[in-house]
Amino acid sequence: MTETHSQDCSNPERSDYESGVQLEDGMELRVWLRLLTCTNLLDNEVRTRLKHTADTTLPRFDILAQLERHDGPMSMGELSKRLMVSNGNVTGLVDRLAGEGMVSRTPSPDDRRVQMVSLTLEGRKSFQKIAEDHRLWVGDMMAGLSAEEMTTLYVLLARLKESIHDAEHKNSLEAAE
Amino acid sequence: MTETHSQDCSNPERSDYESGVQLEDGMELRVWLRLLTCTNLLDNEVRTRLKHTADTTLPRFDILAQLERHDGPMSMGELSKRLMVSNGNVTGLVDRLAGEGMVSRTPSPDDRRVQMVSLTLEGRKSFQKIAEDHRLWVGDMMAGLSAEEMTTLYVLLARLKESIHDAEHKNSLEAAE
DNA sequence: TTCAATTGTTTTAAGCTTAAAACATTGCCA
DNA sequence: TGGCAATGTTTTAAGCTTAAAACAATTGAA
Repeated sequence: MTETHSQDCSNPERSDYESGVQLEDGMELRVWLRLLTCTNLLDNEVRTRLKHTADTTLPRFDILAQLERHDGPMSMGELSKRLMVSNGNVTGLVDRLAGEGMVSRTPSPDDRRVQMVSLTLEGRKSFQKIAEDHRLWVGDMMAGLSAEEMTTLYVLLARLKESIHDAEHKNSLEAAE
Repeated sequence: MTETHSQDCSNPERSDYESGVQLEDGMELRVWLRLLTCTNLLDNEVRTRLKHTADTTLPRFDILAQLERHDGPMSMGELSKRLMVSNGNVTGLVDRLAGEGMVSRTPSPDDRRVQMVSLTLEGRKSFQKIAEDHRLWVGDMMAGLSAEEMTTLYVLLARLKESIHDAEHKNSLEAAE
């Protein structure tokens, strides 16, 4: 599923799953591995830049993005639903962001079980700066494709998404028998 | 970067990064989010099935794949290079696989620093069964695309990969100034 | 009203991952 | 030969992630 590229770990030159492709591998596997390679290249690059330019991580950035988007404070559970990660995960991330002064936690006045999270002023400023950079990075990395190619890719990925959903659905029907 | 889909965590129905797309988001960001969505859908599905059908994980499967592909024992360092993960990571994974009886570790006769890892008979049998399943799963999930669509997607992803590499290269030149 | 089910959050245990430090060995060269 | 740099591996500390257990508070029905 991979192959030699001989780099040490301080060099973020990894994630090419394609180099291990075998002759007998079918087209589906090849497309899958190439998809994985592209996603990992982009993802690693974004994470690395996030770390170097803003000393933060993608999950933390995602929380800030969610809070910025939402008007006013959000509960832990709502954050967890929107980010589609577990509750416990959000607890830890918000702990760290609060430690950094990016968000603040206050108990809800309505329901003593719920914790409301909101962006601090610093958190908002920090997010806006990072979001702008993020947009530029992604733009840069896709600069090699024409508008038409981007559109075609966008459409094909929609088809793929559909196909995966269908397969999942078919699979759960089988499992139910 | 995400949006409500309201599911609890026992239900692996997550990873649609697209639902948080904003009107002002550019095409690049949209393509990136859709790419991420597709990859996560597939990746999560594979991991879930791996867990349910074989009680194992993707990183462990990758180690077995590497060993199967390579003829004869492999050193820890070689595994780490081929899988493009850190040395320490491989140490832990091999520990667990050895505990499960899938691989065995022996000190190299040539160099007392190096540990040679090889598939046990059980490891080989187990891998072959899982690899077959894996191929079927991926085939299933891509079944909705025609051969032509698959080819176009394959080509466009190659262009994207190229574009990302170019951007990385340009970036390191800038950093060097 | 009481208490049992539900809901919101945190904690815990386990695994993956990295970078950096620590160790062990090898190899080379002065 | 002695010692130092390079190489191979493991350990450690930190963070992300999940599922499941534990807690806390609310709600609704008998």
